[in-house]
Amino acid sequence: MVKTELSYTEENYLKAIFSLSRKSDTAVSTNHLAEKLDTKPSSITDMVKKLADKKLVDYVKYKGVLLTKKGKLTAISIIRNHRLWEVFLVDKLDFKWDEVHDLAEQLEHIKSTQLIDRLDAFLNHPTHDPHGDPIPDKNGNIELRMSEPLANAEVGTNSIIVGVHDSSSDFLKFLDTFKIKLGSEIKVIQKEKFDNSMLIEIDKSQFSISHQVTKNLLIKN
Amino acid sequence: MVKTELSYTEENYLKAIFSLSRKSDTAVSTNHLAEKLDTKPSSITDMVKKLADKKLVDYVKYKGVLLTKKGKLTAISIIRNHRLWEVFLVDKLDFKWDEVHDLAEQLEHIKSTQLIDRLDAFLNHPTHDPHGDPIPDKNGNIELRMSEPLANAEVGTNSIIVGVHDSSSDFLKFLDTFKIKLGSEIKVIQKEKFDNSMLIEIDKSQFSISHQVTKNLLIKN
DNA sequence: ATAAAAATTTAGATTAGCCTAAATTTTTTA
DNA sequence: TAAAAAATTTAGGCTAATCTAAATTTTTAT
Ligand SMILES: [Mn+2]
Ligand SMILES: [Mn+2]
Ligand SMILES: [Mn+2]
Ligand SMILES: [Mn+2]
Repeated sequence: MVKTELSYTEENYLKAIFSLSRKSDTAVSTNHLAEKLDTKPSSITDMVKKLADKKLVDYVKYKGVLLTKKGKLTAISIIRNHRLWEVFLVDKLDFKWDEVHDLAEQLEHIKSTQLIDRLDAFLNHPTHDPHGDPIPDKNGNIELRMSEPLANAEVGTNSIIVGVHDSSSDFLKFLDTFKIKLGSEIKVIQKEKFDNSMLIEIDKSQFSISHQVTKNLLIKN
Repeated sequence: MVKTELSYTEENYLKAIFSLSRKSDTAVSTNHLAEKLDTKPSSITDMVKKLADKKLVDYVKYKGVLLTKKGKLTAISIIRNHRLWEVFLVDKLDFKWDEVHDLAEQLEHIKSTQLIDRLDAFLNHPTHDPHGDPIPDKNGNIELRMSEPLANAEVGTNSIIVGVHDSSSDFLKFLDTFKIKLGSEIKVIQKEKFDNSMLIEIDKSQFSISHQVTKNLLIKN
């Protein structure tokens, strides 16, 4: 049995590969990863070789990288940690939803499955994090989200806000000022052809939001 | 303003220096630190020079090392983190008191004063950790413990168990099996000359404990 | 007060993770 | 389909934190 503990850096690489391969469903390119991880492509090449040695990724020179089953499970487990800690920070320590991501980036790397299981129980087995992202279960199963961007909704539709695509602090604070939050019922009153902005109604008040916003708000129903 | 963020390693060195200088109140020796941190003396020399450059310790070649005011405050703040996390793990996540130290070793390095302040509030500003050690306040003040080893107590004395000197898992589990816990009232019935063992009474039951144990149990009153 | 022993520091390597610059491969474009 | 452009890898270095072995200083014991 080889020592199996990963460094924070290795874990962050796995998460990045997971997230990028999710979107495109093809091998992840070196440049793409370099941008995501804010490093240089040559650094990516080095690390990806190391991860391949550890059987966490399949790597073909010049062709990109994909997670193995083992690598995928590891990535998902870190995402589980991340999202559970975010729930803890918001539900128990009263942080705002725009304040927790960076802290969770640190906390996700704490090594102890017992800790995470107990945290999960303490939080009453939450299914979604404060931004509406699904929390994987301890076996690595993730709900595949049935949500879609508000931008796709037709005029007249009534739906529930279930998540955000962009969880930058700026966007989240913007939503706060307009009292737009997860669980709110939202109705599309009108769509503007020329700029794709929408007139919407939430809690009986109507206002207009830009395409930028409607693309990043996820709804269900 | 220089970048001030310390590595986990640097933080652990500061904690170790703090802990060793506490006991002896003199400059801490290289060998002593090497033993405490489970590294080689030459590694200590290297790191101590770096900490001196950062004004965290005063270091005189061949003479040992002492924390500066800045280094001391940093060490105390990490100890505060450590002990608050231990309280969280025991009080909220139902860990046993012998299970939390290693996890707290990881959690103590999470960087965010806001997180610690909120954790402190969430836990209702605890004054002591699960092993009876005082939790420093956010300004770096630590209660100086008025406790003493049970070994010093006279026959006939009634006192309260307030802490442990040794918080190894083995010792803590031993105490559990004898239902010896913080807050228990303990009476010294008899002291044996030849091996310094004690006959004591807790919760109306009497039993004998070795000198090894009485040295590591801290009492007050 | 020396010599021997112990403690400490210095010198020179190693590993992880990163970088720049140069070389190589793949993709695009004309 | 052959340049040209873009992407990727390789080569060679750097820093943090560690190590071993050798040199130096301090302490202890004769
Ligand atoms: Mn997040
Ligand atoms: Mn991370
Ligand atoms: Mn502890
Ligand atoms: Mn630590």
